[in-house]
Amino acid sequence: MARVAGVSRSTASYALSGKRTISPEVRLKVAEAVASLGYTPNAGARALATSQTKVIALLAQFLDDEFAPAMLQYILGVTNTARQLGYDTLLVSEGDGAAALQRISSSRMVDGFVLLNVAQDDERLGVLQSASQPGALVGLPGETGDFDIFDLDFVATGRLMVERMSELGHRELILVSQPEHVVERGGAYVWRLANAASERAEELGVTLHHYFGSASQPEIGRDLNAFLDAHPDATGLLLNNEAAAAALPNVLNMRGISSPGDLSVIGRYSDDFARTFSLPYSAIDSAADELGRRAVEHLVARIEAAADLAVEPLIELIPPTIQDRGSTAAPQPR
Amino acid sequence: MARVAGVSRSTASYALSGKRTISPEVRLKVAEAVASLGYTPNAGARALATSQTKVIALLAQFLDDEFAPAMLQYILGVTNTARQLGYDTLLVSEGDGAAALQRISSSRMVDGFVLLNVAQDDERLGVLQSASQPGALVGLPGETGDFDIFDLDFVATGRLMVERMSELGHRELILVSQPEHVVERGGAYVWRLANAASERAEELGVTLHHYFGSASQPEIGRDLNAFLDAHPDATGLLLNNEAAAAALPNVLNMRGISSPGDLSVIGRYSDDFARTFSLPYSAIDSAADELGRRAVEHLVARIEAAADLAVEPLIELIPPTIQDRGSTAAPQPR
DNA sequence: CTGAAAGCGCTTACAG
DNA sequence: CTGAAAGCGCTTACAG
Repeated sequence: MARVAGVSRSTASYALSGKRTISPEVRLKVAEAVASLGYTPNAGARALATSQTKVIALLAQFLDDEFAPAMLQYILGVTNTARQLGYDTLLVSEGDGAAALQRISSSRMVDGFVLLNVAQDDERLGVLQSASQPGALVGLPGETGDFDIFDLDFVATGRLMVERMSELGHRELILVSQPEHVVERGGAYVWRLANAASERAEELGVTLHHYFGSASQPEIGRDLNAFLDAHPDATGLLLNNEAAAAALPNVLNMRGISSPGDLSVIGRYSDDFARTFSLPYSAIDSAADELGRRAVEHLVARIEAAADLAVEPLIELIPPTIQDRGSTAAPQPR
Repeated sequence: MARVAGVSRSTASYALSGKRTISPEVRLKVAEAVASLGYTPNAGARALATSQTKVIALLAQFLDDEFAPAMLQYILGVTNTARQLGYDTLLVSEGDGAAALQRISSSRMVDGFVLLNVAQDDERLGVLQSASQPGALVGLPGETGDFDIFDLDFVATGRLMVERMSELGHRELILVSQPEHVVERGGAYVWRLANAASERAEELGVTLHHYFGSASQPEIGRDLNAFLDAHPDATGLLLNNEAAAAALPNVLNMRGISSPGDLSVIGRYSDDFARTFSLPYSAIDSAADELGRRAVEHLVARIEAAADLAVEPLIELIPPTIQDRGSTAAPQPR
């Protein structure tokens, strides 16, 4: 390219980067050469020379009972934001996330990592700690270390669900969580929400029955019926379980009851999920795309920060907000 | 690393690649040094020296009315297969796919491309044609050129749906396709299926009513009711529209009819989709993960093929198979 | 069986 | 304002 433009390789490089002043004529000649050749710098060579790849890795974990569309929201939040900031995204879906992180880090394929679905005791964190590239976590682990962490505030979410029901006059609630094995494999958010809800209920003098529900149909439909049968006086239903939310319309239909007349409902799932299933329930948005976006923004800031001004570790728990779809009301007098 | 092992850089490199015979002692020393340092070759340097990145790009298109879970199936099929073959995957979700393809190709970030959701007249194909890396298409375009193409055989799918119904004795069918604007933006598979179904119906003396349905709830529910109202004598329903399949259980419920007793149903959607929505209808699997897998396998074969033995362009249309879920039967005498 | 050297295509101090 | 040169970390003919 430099030859075509009739200048030296260094001048051409500077003309492209703008890192030193270039005479108008040279600038024009370089621009013409670039245009005529369709020239783009070789990414590998640039990476080698600058130690910057302009790529980030997205470490996704595809768990069998995870709800796929939610995953896609995260992925899109990450790739789109990364691209806006000048980065491409390497999508890593290997089962062994720790090994993949090690491999990609030490081969210096990327400038940073976004870890999705971080568990209570996530084996990837040890590897990330000793990696030479920074990382941002989506999901709050037990040990926060010096990591940048982004998650929905599940404690505030549990409290908010109960408070909203209590304000409306409900005194007996049912909370349906994800299956217990989600907790076992490190999904601590399930407990964080459930514990916060229980505590807040106690403070407010509200009875709260907590259950783990199945993660798929038709089991979760049977579960919901069983829970409702067990507590005929409960007037409010809280759902921290996407399959339960998807199954509920049919269950209510079958039982011949309606929301919010007979039962007030608050869920916790993404707006996108609600749209896909046409769910008519008020819900706290899980904010997947926003979490993905914030994680990338902060990761890139850290990547590009001058080494001398250290960026403080950041834990950002997004406050819950209820998207009102009209599924809550005061309990009906019986 | 070579210094730690006490050998030359070239010997170390050969010891790792195995491209020439190495004495056992040296091999051991190198292995030890690699292990102790956690050494992995620098990807950028290797790419520069070999002109191979061991990365493929996945060009996804996220269309607003596309069903997200299907997308994820493709993505997983691609990333998992690529990894098995020794490649990482760059996920590209930019709106302007042609520009992204141009940028990534000319910067030589990847060894090849997988294009998802290829449309009838896809603007990315011109760029791919003149790219220096090979590509594999998922989705059959109008001009096949010299590309490697993978898709479900939608012509055979349309014929099979009609044949199955005809064999059972149905004489009047309704086909609900994706919305018309899907066709307009290049989703030719909609027409390929519909035309093949119509032709086959004519051959077999079966009446087929073809409609475009909405892509989301609750509109598609209203659409289905309207179609069923318009043709009270139709005994079979063919669905090439995922939203319609998801909405159908409720629609049938409301109308007080059941499948296959009152209405035989055959859909076209992925097994994963069926599981997510607990759909009880027999359907032709759209085989997203298999298409992703086949595309990557062939792409890698082409990447790694010696330049002298040219690989023939391949168009692979996967034959449809009906996953029987018991939603078809002989029509009831009225 | 092993080593010294060239080269991949960039960027960036170093000179002028 | 511009050019000649070194160097990023590998791989691979070329010698021995």
